[in-house]
Amino acid sequence: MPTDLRRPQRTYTIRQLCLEFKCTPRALRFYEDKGLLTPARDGMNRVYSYKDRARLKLILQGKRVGLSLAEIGEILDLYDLDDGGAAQMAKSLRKFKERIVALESQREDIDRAIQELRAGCDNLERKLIATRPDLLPRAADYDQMLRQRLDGLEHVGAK
Amino acid sequence: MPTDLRRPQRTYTIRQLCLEFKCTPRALRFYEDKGLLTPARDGMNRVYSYKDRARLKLILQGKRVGLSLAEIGEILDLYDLDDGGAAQMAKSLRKFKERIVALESQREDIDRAIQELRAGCDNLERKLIATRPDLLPRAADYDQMLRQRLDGLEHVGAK
DNA sequence: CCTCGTCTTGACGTTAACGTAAGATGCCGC
DNA sequence: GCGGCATCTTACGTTAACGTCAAGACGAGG
Repeated sequence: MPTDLRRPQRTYTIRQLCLEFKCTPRALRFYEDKGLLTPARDGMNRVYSYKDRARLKLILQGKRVGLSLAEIGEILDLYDLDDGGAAQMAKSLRKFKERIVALESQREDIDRAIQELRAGCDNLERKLIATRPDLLPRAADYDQMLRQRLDGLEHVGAK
Repeated sequence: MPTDLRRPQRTYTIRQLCLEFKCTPRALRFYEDKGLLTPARDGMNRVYSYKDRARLKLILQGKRVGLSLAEIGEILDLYDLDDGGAAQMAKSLRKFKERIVALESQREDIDRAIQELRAGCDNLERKLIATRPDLLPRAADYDQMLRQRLDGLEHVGAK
Protein backbone atom coordinates (compact mmCIF):
# COMPACT_ATOMS: atom_id res chain seq x y z
CA MET A 1 0.00 0.00 0.00
CA PRO A 2 1.42 3.38 -0.99
CA THR A 3 1.62 6.14 1.57
CA ASP A 4 -1.64 8.04 1.68
CA LEU A 5 -0.60 11.63 1.25
CA ARG A 6 -3.74 12.77 2.98
CA ARG A 7 -3.84 10.70 6.11
CA PRO A 8 -4.55 12.89 9.09
CA GLN A 9 -1.18 12.46 10.78
CA ARG A 10 0.68 13.76 7.79
CA THR A 11 2.41 17.09 7.79
CA TYR A 12 3.33 19.28 4.87
CA THR A 13 6.02 21.75 3.98
CA ILE A 14 4.99 25.04 2.54
CA ARG A 15 6.10 23.95 -0.89
CA GLN A 16 4.12 20.77 -0.84
CA LEU A 17 0.90 22.61 -0.15
CA CYS A 18 1.73 25.17 -2.78
CA LEU A 19 2.25 22.49 -5.37
CA GLU A 20 -0.91 20.68 -4.39
CA PHE A 21 -3.08 23.77 -4.49
CA LYS A 22 -1.21 25.75 -7.11
CA CYS A 23 -0.43 28.78 -5.06
CA THR A 24 2.77 30.49 -3.90
CA PRO A 25 4.62 30.44 -0.59
CA ARG A 26 4.10 34.15 -0.45
CA ALA A 27 0.35 33.61 -0.48
CA LEU A 28 0.45 31.13 2.39
CA ARG A 29 2.60 33.46 4.47
CA PHE A 30 0.22 36.24 3.62
CA TYR A 31 -2.75 34.22 4.87
CA GLU A 32 -0.79 33.53 8.01
CA ASP A 33 -0.13 37.24 8.44
CA LYS A 34 -3.85 37.79 8.22
CA GLY A 35 -4.47 35.15 10.83
CA LEU A 36 -6.12 32.66 8.52
CA LEU A 37 -3.45 30.02 9.05
CA THR A 38 -1.23 29.26 12.04
CA PRO A 39 1.08 26.41 11.13
CA ALA A 40 3.43 24.88 13.69
CA ARG A 41 7.17 25.38 13.48
CA ASP A 42 10.16 23.12 13.26
CA GLY A 43 12.91 25.54 14.13
CA MET A 44 12.23 28.35 11.74
CA ASN A 45 10.33 26.29 9.24
CA ARG A 46 6.57 26.13 8.94
CA VAL A 47 4.97 22.75 9.39
CA TYR A 48 1.42 22.44 8.15
CA SER A 49 -0.87 19.87 9.70
CA TYR A 50 -3.75 18.09 8.08
CA LYS A 51 -6.05 20.63 9.71
CA ASP A 52 -4.05 23.48 8.27
CA ARG A 53 -4.43 21.89 4.91
CA ALA A 54 -8.19 21.70 5.39
CA ARG A 55 -8.30 25.38 6.32
CA LEU A 56 -6.28 26.28 3.26
CA LYS A 57 -8.71 24.34 1.16
CA LEU A 58 -11.58 26.36 2.61
CA ILE A 59 -9.72 29.59 2.02
CA LEU A 60 -9.23 28.79 -1.63
CA GLN A 61 -12.82 27.68 -2.04
CA GLY A 62 -13.94 30.95 -0.52
CA LYS A 63 -11.75 32.87 -2.91
CA ARG A 64 -13.20 31.05 -5.87
CA VAL A 65 -16.69 32.22 -4.99
CA GLY A 66 -15.46 35.75 -4.50
CA LEU A 67 -15.32 36.08 -0.73
CA SER A 68 -12.66 38.43 0.57
CA LEU A 69 -9.98 37.11 2.87
CA ALA A 70 -11.57 39.12 5.66
CA GLU A 71 -14.90 37.38 5.19
CA ILE A 72 -13.21 34.00 4.95
CA GLY A 73 -11.45 34.83 8.17
CA GLU A 74 -14.74 35.52 9.94
CA ILE A 75 -16.04 32.16 8.92
CA LEU A 76 -12.85 30.36 9.83
CA ASP A 77 -12.71 31.96 13.25
CA LEU A 78 -15.98 30.31 14.08
CA TYR A 79 -14.48 26.91 13.50
CA ASP A 80 -12.28 27.63 16.48
CA LEU A 81 -14.99 28.86 18.84
CA ASP A 82 -16.75 25.69 17.90
CA ASP A 83 -19.90 25.25 19.92
CA GLY A 84 -20.18 21.95 18.17
CA GLY A 85 -20.03 23.75 14.84
CA ALA A 86 -23.58 25.01 14.85
CA ALA A 87 -22.90 28.73 15.28
CA GLN A 88 -20.23 28.52 12.65
CA MET A 89 -22.57 26.79 10.26
CA ALA A 90 -25.27 29.36 10.88
CA LYS A 91 -22.90 32.20 10.16
CA SER A 92 -21.49 30.51 7.09
CA LEU A 93 -25.01 30.03 5.88
CA ARG A 94 -25.74 33.74 6.26
CA LYS A 95 -22.52 34.69 4.52
CA PHE A 96 -23.24 32.30 1.70
CA LYS A 97 -26.73 33.64 1.17
CA GLU A 98 -25.50 37.20 1.24
CA ARG A 99 -22.92 36.31 -1.33
CA ILE A 100 -25.54 34.69 -3.53
CA VAL A 101 -27.63 37.85 -3.43
CA ALA A 102 -24.58 39.97 -4.25
CA LEU A 103 -23.58 37.69 -7.09
CA GLU A 104 -27.05 37.73 -8.57
CA SER A 105 -27.03 41.50 -8.49
CA GLN A 106 -23.62 41.49 -10.14
CA ARG A 107 -24.96 39.23 -12.81
CA GLU A 108 -27.77 41.65 -13.53
CA ASP A 109 -25.24 44.44 -13.91
CA ILE A 110 -23.32 42.33 -16.35
CA ASP A 111 -26.41 41.48 -18.32
CA ARG A 112 -27.27 45.16 -18.57
CA ALA A 113 -23.77 45.99 -19.72
CA ILE A 114 -23.93 43.25 -22.35
CA GLN A 115 -27.18 44.63 -23.63
CA GLU A 116 -25.75 48.13 -23.88
CA LEU A 117 -22.73 46.79 -25.70
CA ARG A 118 -24.83 44.73 -28.10
CA ALA A 119 -26.85 47.80 -28.93
CA GLY A 120 -23.63 49.72 -29.49
CA CYS A 121 -22.30 46.98 -31.76
CA ASP A 122 -25.46 46.97 -33.83
CA ASN A 123 -25.18 50.70 -34.25
CA LEU A 124 -21.57 50.57 -35.28
CA GLU A 125 -22.12 47.71 -37.66
CA ARG A 126 -24.97 49.50 -39.38
CA LYS A 127 -22.85 52.58 -39.85
CA LEU A 128 -19.85 50.65 -41.08
CA ILE A 129 -21.90 48.66 -43.53
CA ALA A 130 -23.14 51.93 -44.93
CA THR A 131 -19.73 53.61 -45.20
CA ARG A 132 -16.79 51.20 -44.99
CA PRO A 133 -17.95 47.60 -45.16
CA ASP A 134 -14.32 46.61 -45.80
CA LEU A 135 -13.49 47.44 -42.17
CA LEU A 136 -16.00 45.00 -40.75
CA PRO A 137 -14.37 42.10 -38.93
CA ARG A 138 -15.07 38.84 -40.67
CA ALA A 139 -15.78 35.45 -39.19
CA ALA A 140 -12.22 34.31 -39.97
CA ASP A 141 -10.77 37.13 -37.89
CA TYR A 142 -13.03 36.24 -35.04
CA ASP A 143 -11.82 32.63 -35.11
CA GLN A 144 -8.27 33.90 -35.00
CA MET A 145 -9.09 36.01 -31.98
CA LEU A 146 -10.56 33.09 -30.12
CA ARG A 147 -7.58 30.89 -30.86
CA GLN A 148 -5.19 33.51 -29.57
CA ARG A 149 -7.27 33.91 -26.46
CA LEU A 150 -7.17 30.18 -25.78
CA ASP A 151 -3.43 30.00 -26.38
CA GLY A 152 -2.96 32.64 -23.74
CA LEU A 153 -4.64 30.51 -21.10
CA GLU A 154 -3.81 27.10 -19.72
CA HIS A 155 -0.50 26.00 -21.02
CA VAL A 156 -0.95 23.16 -18.58
CA GLY A 157 -2.72 20.77 -20.86
CA ALA A 158 -0.43 21.67 -23.74
CA LYS A 159 2.54 19.57 -22.55
CA MET B 1 -38.14 79.59 -25.88
CA PRO B 2 -36.08 78.59 -22.85
CA THR B 3 -32.34 78.40 -23.23
CA ASP B 4 -31.37 74.96 -24.48
CA LEU B 5 -28.68 73.84 -22.07
CA ARG B 6 -27.28 71.55 -24.71
CA ARG B 7 -27.01 73.75 -27.71
CA PRO B 8 -23.60 73.25 -29.30
CA GLN B 9 -22.25 76.73 -28.52
CA ARG B 10 -22.78 76.33 -24.83
CA THR B 11 -19.91 75.99 -22.42
CA TYR B 12 -19.87 74.44 -18.98
CA THR B 13 -18.04 74.93 -15.74
CA ILE B 14 -16.63 71.91 -14.05
CA ARG B 15 -19.36 71.98 -11.47
CA GLN B 16 -22.13 72.10 -14.00
CA LEU B 17 -20.92 68.97 -15.68
CA CYS B 18 -20.43 67.29 -12.35
CA LEU B 19 -23.98 68.04 -11.34
CA GLU B 20 -25.35 66.90 -14.66
CA PHE B 21 -23.47 63.61 -14.66
CA LYS B 22 -23.21 63.06 -10.94
CA CYS B 23 -19.47 62.93 -10.64
CA THR B 24 -16.85 64.98 -8.80
CA PRO B 25 -14.50 67.71 -9.97
CA ARG B 26 -11.68 65.47 -8.90
CA ALA B 27 -12.84 62.85 -11.37
CA LEU B 28 -12.93 65.29 -14.28
CA ARG B 29 -9.46 66.57 -13.46
CA PHE B 30 -8.32 63.00 -13.23
CA TYR B 31 -9.67 62.22 -16.68
CA GLU B 32 -7.87 65.30 -17.93
CA ASP B 33 -4.65 64.10 -16.34
CA LYS B 34 -5.09 60.87 -18.23
CA GLY B 35 -5.62 62.75 -21.47
CA LEU B 36 -9.26 61.84 -21.86
CA LEU B 37 -10.42 65.43 -21.66
CA THR B 38 -8.73 68.70 -22.65
CA PRO B 39 -11.01 71.55 -21.75
CA ALA B 40 -10.15 75.13 -22.67
CA ARG B 41 -9.18 77.65 -20.02
CA ASP B 42 -10.47 81.00 -18.93
CA GLY B 43 -7.57 82.19 -16.85
CA MET B 44 -7.06 79.28 -14.51
CA ASN B 45 -10.55 77.90 -14.81
CA ARG B 46 -11.55 75.04 -17.00
CA VAL B 47 -14.14 75.70 -19.67
CA TYR B 48 -15.81 72.66 -21.12
CA SER B 49 -17.27 72.81 -24.60
CA TYR B 50 -20.16 70.85 -25.95
CA LYS B 51 -17.66 68.44 -27.45
CA ASP B 52 -15.99 67.97 -24.10
CA ARG B 53 -19.36 67.18 -22.66
CA ALA B 54 -19.92 64.57 -25.36
CA ARG B 55 -16.56 62.99 -24.58
CA LEU B 56 -17.38 62.89 -20.91
CA LYS B 57 -20.63 61.18 -21.73
CA LEU B 58 -18.74 58.51 -23.65
CA ILE B 59 -16.28 58.09 -20.81
CA LEU B 60 -19.06 57.45 -18.33
CA GLN B 61 -20.84 55.10 -20.69
CA GLY B 62 -17.61 53.17 -21.09
CA LYS B 63 -17.21 52.98 -17.36
CA ARG B 64 -20.71 51.64 -16.92
CA VAL B 65 -19.95 48.68 -19.14
CA GLY B 66 -16.70 48.05 -17.33
CA LEU B 67 -14.10 49.43 -19.72
CA SER B 68 -10.99 50.79 -18.06
CA LEU B 69 -10.08 54.43 -18.54
CA ALA B 70 -7.11 53.26 -20.62
CA GLU B 71 -9.39 51.40 -23.01
CA ILE B 72 -11.78 54.30 -23.18
CA GLY B 73 -8.82 56.49 -23.98
CA GLU B 74 -7.83 54.29 -26.91
CA ILE B 75 -11.30 54.59 -28.35
CA LEU B 76 -11.49 58.32 -27.75
CA ASP B 77 -8.13 58.94 -29.38
CA LEU B 78 -9.50 57.59 -32.59
CA TYR B 79 -12.16 60.24 -32.64
CA ASP B 80 -9.31 62.70 -33.07
CA LEU B 81 -7.50 60.88 -35.85
CA ASP B 82 -10.86 60.84 -37.52
CA ASP B 83 -10.63 59.38 -40.99
CA GLY B 84 -14.28 60.17 -41.19
CA GLY B 85 -14.88 58.11 -38.09
CA ALA B 86 -14.66 54.73 -39.78
CA ALA B 87 -11.43 53.53 -38.18
CA GLN B 88 -12.67 54.66 -34.82
CA MET B 89 -15.91 52.82 -35.30
CA ALA B 90 -14.10 49.67 -36.35
CA LYS B 91 -11.89 49.78 -33.28
CA SER B 92 -14.80 50.52 -30.98
CA LEU B 93 -16.60 47.59 -32.49
CA ARG B 94 -13.66 45.30 -31.74
CA LYS B 95 -13.38 46.61 -28.18
CA PHE B 96 -17.07 46.17 -27.62
CA LYS B 97 -17.06 42.61 -28.87
CA GLU B 98 -14.05 41.77 -26.77
CA ARG B 99 -15.81 43.21 -23.76
CA ILE B 100 -18.92 41.17 -24.50
CA VAL B 101 -16.85 37.98 -24.59
CA ALA B 102 -15.15 38.91 -21.33
CA LEU B 103 -18.44 39.73 -19.67
CA GLU B 104 -20.02 36.50 -20.77
CA SER B 105 -17.10 34.60 -19.34
CA GLN B 106 -17.45 36.56 -16.11
CA ARG B 107 -21.08 35.65 -15.95
CA GLU B 108 -20.23 32.00 -16.28
CA ASP B 109 -17.81 32.35 -13.37
CA ILE B 110 -20.57 33.93 -11.34
CA ASP B 111 -23.01 31.20 -12.22
CA ARG B 112 -20.52 28.57 -11.17
CA ALA B 113 -19.90 30.39 -7.90
CA ILE B 114 -23.62 30.63 -7.24
CA GLN B 115 -23.98 26.92 -7.84
CA GLU B 116 -21.17 26.14 -5.42
CA LEU B 117 -22.71 28.42 -2.85
CA ARG B 118 -26.18 26.93 -3.28
CA ALA B 119 -24.72 23.48 -2.75
CA GLY B 120 -22.95 24.74 0.36
CA CYS B 121 -26.17 26.26 1.65
CA ASP B 122 -28.07 23.04 1.13
CA ASN B 123 -25.42 21.18 3.06
CA LEU B 124 -25.43 23.61 5.93
CA GLU B 125 -29.19 23.71 6.11
CA ARG B 126 -29.43 19.96 6.22
CA LYS B 127 -26.93 19.80 9.04
CA LEU B 128 -28.56 22.61 10.99
CA ILE B 129 -32.00 21.10 10.65
CA ALA B 130 -30.59 17.93 12.12
CA THR B 131 -28.78 19.57 15.05
CA ARG B 132 -29.91 23.13 15.78
CA PRO B 133 -32.99 24.04 13.77
CA ASP B 134 -33.44 27.06 16.05
CA LEU B 135 -30.42 28.69 14.39
CA LEU B 136 -31.93 28.57 10.92
CA PRO B 137 -32.69 32.03 9.53
CA ARG B 138 -36.40 32.45 9.05
CA ALA B 139 -38.26 34.13 6.22
CA ALA B 140 -38.91 37.20 8.37
CA ASP B 141 -35.18 37.71 8.92
CA TYR B 142 -34.55 37.45 5.22
CA ASP B 143 -37.13 40.13 4.47
CA GLN B 144 -35.45 42.37 7.03
CA MET B 145 -32.12 41.80 5.31
CA LEU B 146 -33.52 42.73 1.94
CA ARG B 147 -35.13 45.89 3.24
CA GLN B 148 -31.87 47.02 4.79
CA ARG B 149 -30.06 46.34 1.58
CA LEU B 150 -32.52 48.38 -0.43
CA ASP B 151 -32.36 51.30 2.01
CA GLY B 152 -28.64 51.43 1.48
CA LEU B 153 -29.01 51.93 -2.25
CA GLU B 154 -30.59 54.65 -4.31
CA HIS B 155 -31.70 57.46 -2.11
CA VAL B 156 -32.43 59.21 -5.38
CA GLY B 157 -35.94 58.06 -5.92
CA ALA B 158 -36.69 58.54 -2.25
CA LYS B 159 -36.87 62.35 -2.41
C1' DC C 1 35.17 24.53 2.60
C1' DC C 2 31.96 25.61 -1.09
C1' DT C 3 27.78 25.45 -3.35
C1' DC C 4 22.91 24.29 -4.01
C1' DG C 5 18.39 24.42 -2.82
C1' DT C 6 14.85 25.48 0.43
C1' DC C 7 13.50 28.01 4.00
C1' DT C 8 13.09 32.40 6.71
C1' DT C 9 11.90 37.59 7.72
C1' DG C 10 11.39 42.22 6.31
C1' DA C 11 9.92 45.77 3.43
C1' DC C 12 8.83 48.26 -0.65
C1' DG C 13 6.18 47.84 -5.35
C1' DT C 14 1.98 47.08 -8.05
C1' DT C 15 -2.89 48.46 -10.07
C1' DA C 16 -7.18 51.59 -10.65
C1' DA C 17 -9.63 55.40 -9.93
C1' DC C 18 -10.10 58.48 -7.60
C1' DG C 19 -10.52 60.74 -2.14
C1' DT C 20 -8.81 64.07 0.74
C1' DA C 21 -6.53 67.67 2.67
C1' DA C 22 -3.51 71.96 2.30
C1' DG C 23 -2.76 76.28 0.67
C1' DA C 24 -3.36 79.82 -3.06
C1' DT C 25 -6.12 82.63 -6.40
C1' DG C 26 -10.01 85.18 -7.91
C1' DC C 27 -14.59 87.20 -8.28
C1' DC C 28 -19.03 88.86 -6.15
C1' DG C 29 -21.65 91.61 -3.22
C1' DC C 30 -21.72 94.68 0.64
C1' DG D 1 -11.55 95.76 2.52
C1' DC D 2 -13.75 91.43 3.83
C1' DG D 3 -16.43 87.18 4.14
C1' DG D 4 -17.88 83.53 1.25
C1' DC D 5 -17.75 80.62 -2.54
C1' DA D 6 -15.74 78.31 -6.63
C1' DT D 7 -11.79 77.21 -8.54
C1' DC D 8 -6.95 75.95 -8.95
C1' DT D 9 -2.39 72.90 -8.18
C1' DT D 10 0.26 69.60 -5.61
C1' DA D 11 0.72 65.59 -3.52
C1' DC D 12 0.00 61.91 -0.28
C1' DG D 13 -3.70 58.26 1.14
C1' DT D 14 -6.75 54.32 0.09
C1' DT D 15 -7.91 49.06 -0.89
C1' DA D 16 -6.76 43.95 -1.90
C1' DA D 17 -3.90 40.43 -2.43
C1' DC D 18 -0.19 39.39 -3.12
C1' DG D 19 4.73 40.09 -6.27
C1' DT D 20 9.40 40.98 -5.98
C1' DC D 21 13.58 41.67 -4.38
C1' DA D 22 17.22 41.58 -0.48
C1' DA D 23 19.79 39.32 2.82
C1' DG D 24 20.41 35.77 5.92
C1' DA D 25 19.97 30.77 8.04
C1' DC D 26 20.20 25.87 7.42
C1' DG D 27 21.23 21.08 6.01
C1' DA D 28 22.92 17.84 2.28
C1' DG D 29 26.38 16.62 -0.96
C1' DG D 30 30.86 16.73 -3.03
